[in-house]
Amino acid sequence: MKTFTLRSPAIGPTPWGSAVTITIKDVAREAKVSVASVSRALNGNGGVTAATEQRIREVASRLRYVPHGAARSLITRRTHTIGALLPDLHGEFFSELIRGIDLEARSHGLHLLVSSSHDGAEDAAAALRAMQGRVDGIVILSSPGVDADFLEANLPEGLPSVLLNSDVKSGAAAVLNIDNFAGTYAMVRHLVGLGHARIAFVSGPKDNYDARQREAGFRAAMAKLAPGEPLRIVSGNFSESSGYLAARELLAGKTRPQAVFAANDMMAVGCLQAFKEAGLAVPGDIALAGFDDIPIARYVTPPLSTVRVRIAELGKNAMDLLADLMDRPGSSAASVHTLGCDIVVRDSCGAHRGGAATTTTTTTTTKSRRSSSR
Amino acid sequence: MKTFTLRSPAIGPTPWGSAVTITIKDVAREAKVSVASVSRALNGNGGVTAATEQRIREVASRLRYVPHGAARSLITRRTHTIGALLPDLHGEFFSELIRGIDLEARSHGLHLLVSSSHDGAEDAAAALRAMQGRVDGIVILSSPGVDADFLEANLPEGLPSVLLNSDVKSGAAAVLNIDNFAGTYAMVRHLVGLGHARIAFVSGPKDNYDARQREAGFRAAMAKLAPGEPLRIVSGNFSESSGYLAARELLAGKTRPQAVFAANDMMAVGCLQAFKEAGLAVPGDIALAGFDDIPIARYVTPPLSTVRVRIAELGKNAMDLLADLMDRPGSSAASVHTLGCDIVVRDSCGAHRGGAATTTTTTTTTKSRRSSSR
DNA sequence: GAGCGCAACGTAAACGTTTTCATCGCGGCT
DNA sequence: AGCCGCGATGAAAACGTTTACGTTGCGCTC
Repeated sequence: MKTFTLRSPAIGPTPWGSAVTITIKDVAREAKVSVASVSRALNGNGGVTAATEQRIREVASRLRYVPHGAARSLITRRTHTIGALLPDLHGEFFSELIRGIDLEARSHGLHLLVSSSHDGAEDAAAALRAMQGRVDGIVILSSPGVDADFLEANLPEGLPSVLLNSDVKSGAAAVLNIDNFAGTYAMVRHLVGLGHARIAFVSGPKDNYDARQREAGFRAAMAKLAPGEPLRIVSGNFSESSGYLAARELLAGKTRPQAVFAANDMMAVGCLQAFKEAGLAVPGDIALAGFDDIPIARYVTPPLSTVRVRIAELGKNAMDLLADLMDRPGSSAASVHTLGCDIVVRDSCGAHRGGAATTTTTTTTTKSRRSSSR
Repeated sequence: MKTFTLRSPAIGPTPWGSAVTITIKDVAREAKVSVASVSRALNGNGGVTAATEQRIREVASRLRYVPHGAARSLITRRTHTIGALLPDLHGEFFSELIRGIDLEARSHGLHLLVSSSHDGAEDAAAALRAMQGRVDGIVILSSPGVDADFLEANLPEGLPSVLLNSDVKSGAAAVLNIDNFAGTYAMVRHLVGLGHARIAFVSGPKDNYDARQREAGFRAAMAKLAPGEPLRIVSGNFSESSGYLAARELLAGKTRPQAVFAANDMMAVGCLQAFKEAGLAVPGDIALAGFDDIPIARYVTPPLSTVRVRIAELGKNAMDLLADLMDRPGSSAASVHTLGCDIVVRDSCGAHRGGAATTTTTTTTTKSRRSSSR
């Protein structure tokens, strides 16, 4: 048995069935105006007396009228929804990013359609197709499969889009990146400043944009700040175990590095484990640093020095960028933005200064090459 | 000036402008059939020859036709979208839940509209209103503000809904809970089995359903498994610092507990810190256990024994439940389901058995009280 | 061979909005 | 006094689908 609730949008008590959906017509009839006036009043488009607007609003809220989104979208060509396309990633990054996007989207009056956990380009393409027409704009976190060609082929033409962590320079989308380069550079500077010039680097997967940028930053920093030192780079894949293996490989070398800089925190944690097993004290015998500032970083012993990326802020900025694009239809989206990161000094790098210190090393920069058409 | 685009989906190679939207009419014209046939063919509703269907499909994909979702929703009354309403929570729980829901939703051919980071009932109500008509069903993770009254007032009538972690027994929604009770019970059993009968409990916030259930489980377990012991319960609020404070309070008491069981992992981490400062060895001097199995749990020293809840699976089950409800329109949704959890034995509880052992203690149970109408 | 049933297909209504255009009334100007 | 302009309002078209219903043609049965 359905539970009945009387709802009576007509004059007098009109007890009709339960799941009535009240339309703009009901409001119009009740307020003794035309549907056009109701639309105008509720959308605040003017062209209606303050008195009637008041009356209409009153009736609308009394009837609990809520406009039918689909009908509105049909004519308006706007869904008031943005999409987020994310690869298959777990944990903090995912949640913080969504959080940042969602919060900002809501403040723009937009909804968030999430499609996550995509595996390959095939999967992502399908998701993109499925979003076709359901969103006014889209934020794409790039992953191995999705590159310039992919976007060329799958991005619906004219759909405002923001690319996160990508090196594609497509004119079709704005790009927002973490300043991996500067972050790595700053950390190397810090380590060198501490007296550790013989720094080894554990790199991430080659098909990952962040990983490539971080390695580039490391190379540049070493060339500049520790010119004499031979480069010692061993490759990992961002996983804890690959970090562990990398550390073992480093320890097996003839000269032990003074510091190890892992391209992400999980690998640093793996290194830590390997050092512990080898009986090395961190940072006494060997210093260690990571990248990302995942929550775990502060709980390992010793707490891990790392480079923090403010993920929620990344999401927020992406959303702002997207909103910007959506307001400016027809204009080319091409622009590249960068979000700086902070280095977080804890114990693992050997700079004991009481508590942890945070230094903002890079700031948000924008290299806009916006070319307006029309 | 609006950008003009010529619309000419005529025969032959048609190099048209960029942002044309092709409708079902274009496909119909090109395939020399009526729009009705196109609709039938593409939706596989039959009533159309295999040959023409083939032709229509061919044309449709050649023109890259993708049906206008809003238009379809308008007439169909279906959005093929479900909503997820989540409070303001960070981290792993959030991402894993979304992940579980999204994955399963996609396999049902559904999209996922996320609205997260709600602060109070007011906020959540607004979000719920905003979702009105944009979703075919909704998953709600309950939080302090949202209780039976809230749902009564704000849940759109007849909208299939699944409530997560809630004790409301509204007939309007199915409920899916983590088996906190059994999880806590099992952990107490484990601790007692290890010889720690004098167990103290650090409880969570009183307005949190999980926290209440966990405390209830603890009380029940102690009553049954360590009948003589006086109950020692100090209250926390799920935060690390509250755990730290609770541990200090416990250590200040006259008799030191043999084990401390915190209602969540973050508080356990706080306890660990307090113990460390007090010079107590874990688990030598005092055993420790948590709840949730957050990633950090395995990285603190000693690694934390805890109760694992399979969050992604929770999301998946919620989605399945919802899909079920959506298939059965008009039927009462009332049913209560429970997802079991595993206890994860690491070092902090003093059961050194080499690696970590995982024991599934409770299984998924369903207490359905479904009453079908019509 | 006429009637009948059925499958294939087309026509048009309907969904709930927004928006253009027309209508109306009214005050101010010439 | 007539006209013009303008603000408030209503009528109706349009958006792109799905679907109920009508029409056609064809094969079958009597």
